[in-house]
Amino acid sequence: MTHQAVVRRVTLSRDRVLRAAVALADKVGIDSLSMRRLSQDLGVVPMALYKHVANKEELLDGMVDVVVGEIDPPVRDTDWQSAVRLRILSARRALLRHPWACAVIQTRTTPTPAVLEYLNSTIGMFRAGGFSIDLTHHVMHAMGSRLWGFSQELFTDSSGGSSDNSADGPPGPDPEMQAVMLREMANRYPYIAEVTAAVAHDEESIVGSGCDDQFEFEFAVDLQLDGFERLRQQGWTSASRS
Amino acid sequence: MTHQAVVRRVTLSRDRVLRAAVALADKVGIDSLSMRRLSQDLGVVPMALYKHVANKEELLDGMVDVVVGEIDPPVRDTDWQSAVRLRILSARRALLRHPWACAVIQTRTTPTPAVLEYLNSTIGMFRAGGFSIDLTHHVMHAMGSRLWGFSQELFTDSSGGSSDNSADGPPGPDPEMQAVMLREMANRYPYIAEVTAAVAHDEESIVGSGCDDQFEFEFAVDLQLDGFERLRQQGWTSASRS
DNA sequence: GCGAAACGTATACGATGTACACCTATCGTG
DNA sequence: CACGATAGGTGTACATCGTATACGTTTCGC
Repeated sequence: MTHQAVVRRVTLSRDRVLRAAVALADKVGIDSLSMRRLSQDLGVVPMALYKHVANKEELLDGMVDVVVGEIDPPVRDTDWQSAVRLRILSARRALLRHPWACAVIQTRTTPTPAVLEYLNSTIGMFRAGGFSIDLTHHVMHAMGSRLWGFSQELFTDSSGGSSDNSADGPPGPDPEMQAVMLREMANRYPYIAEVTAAVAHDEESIVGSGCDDQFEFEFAVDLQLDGFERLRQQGWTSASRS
Repeated sequence: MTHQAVVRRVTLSRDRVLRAAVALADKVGIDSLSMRRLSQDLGVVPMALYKHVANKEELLDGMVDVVVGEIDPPVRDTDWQSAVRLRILSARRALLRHPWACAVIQTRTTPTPAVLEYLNSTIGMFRAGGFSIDLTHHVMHAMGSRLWGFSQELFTDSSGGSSDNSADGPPGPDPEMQAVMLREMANRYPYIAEVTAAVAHDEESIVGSGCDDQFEFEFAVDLQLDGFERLRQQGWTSASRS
């Protein structure tokens, strides 16, 4: 039945399309991921993709599913706090492997089954840890994007903005000028300057990224988990609104 | 000097463009905001806009600035906790007025001066409240998107996904079928079902939005603020990493 | 009153998502 | 074994988008 096997091109499949899309986004960034470019990567005409995904939205949904699929399943036989912690850190690792995924997840409107599965099992970890349904509900909300392995970093970029955008194009930004702007910025935003100065020991970036992202993330997660544990021990209930 | 005043069309300005863009996005949604559509709203040819904003990115930056400008300045003469709380709730109100703003903020790469101003004064509130620079730094990270008045809601939409997307188009989704799917979903995602059941007392939505968003938001903010206060009182330092 | 800037216009290009019609290989069934 | 259905790939075409470039036209300081 494979008498044409040598000549026959490998056929597409939803799975192959999705994996290729993830790989391509990893390589060239999410903004450069177009249906056309993807089809080209697969050696196929653009419209061929539409036999496997309804449209680009569904493609993105599928890509998220691939990433979510990389998150480790819950570990068993531990306290809820370590279990949740491990899970979230695993989610974070998955998202660090696919830097575009945060942005894409944030644009999704309808959760896919894989996402529901992830949420469901995460909720289950709180429930198994003795959280009431009520508290679990609010706790899930409170975790927010941390559940996805990121915390909506405020900046990823360095190079703070000058007040007016006088044209400094491709030519390297005059270093002396830059020093002046930095000083001016320190005047205008003294508190920011204070923090960044404290952070920039052996770093050169102006703002952000001069700190250990992983540490920041774990700091936030642990602080929240501690808060949750305190509420649980107190038998907190949403009826007791302050 | 205004002898032609009656005939002369109102001239554009960066400010008018920005405000029109905000209004348009409020009305038709951010996805339908194109340079062409905006120019049409302003009774002008598309390219006219480019005399006031360099490109669409800068337009979006400007729109964020407008929204940020609506956030109340810090209140004085209170404890840091209420002050920060009020500020963040004010930010939240601004973002609820412009539902597109969360999404846009998350896509910005470079902070504008207005944004820096906002961050700076918020940092200042922690500093004035007795937080060390070090702790302030981590606390800002931990607040994450909450600083912006939102917590990355997991769903805004109802209508959970079925496993396979059999074609149900515009015609109303068969109510009996829907009930079956709901039951099936409760099987597959028991924990989600549990939480949503507890929440859906007098609501009909399948998942999410059956709860008081404002309450959830304040719950998360207050929990974090309490955690911060505890760290502050303990004289926490990032040197003491667990 | 004149030259220069600031502002609006006209036209055009390349890229994108995707509707629609068409071809073709594969396979279950008579 | 033939054949028609069906799944999968192709080709063409269109609307829409952001924006480069070149051109008019108002406005204002000197």
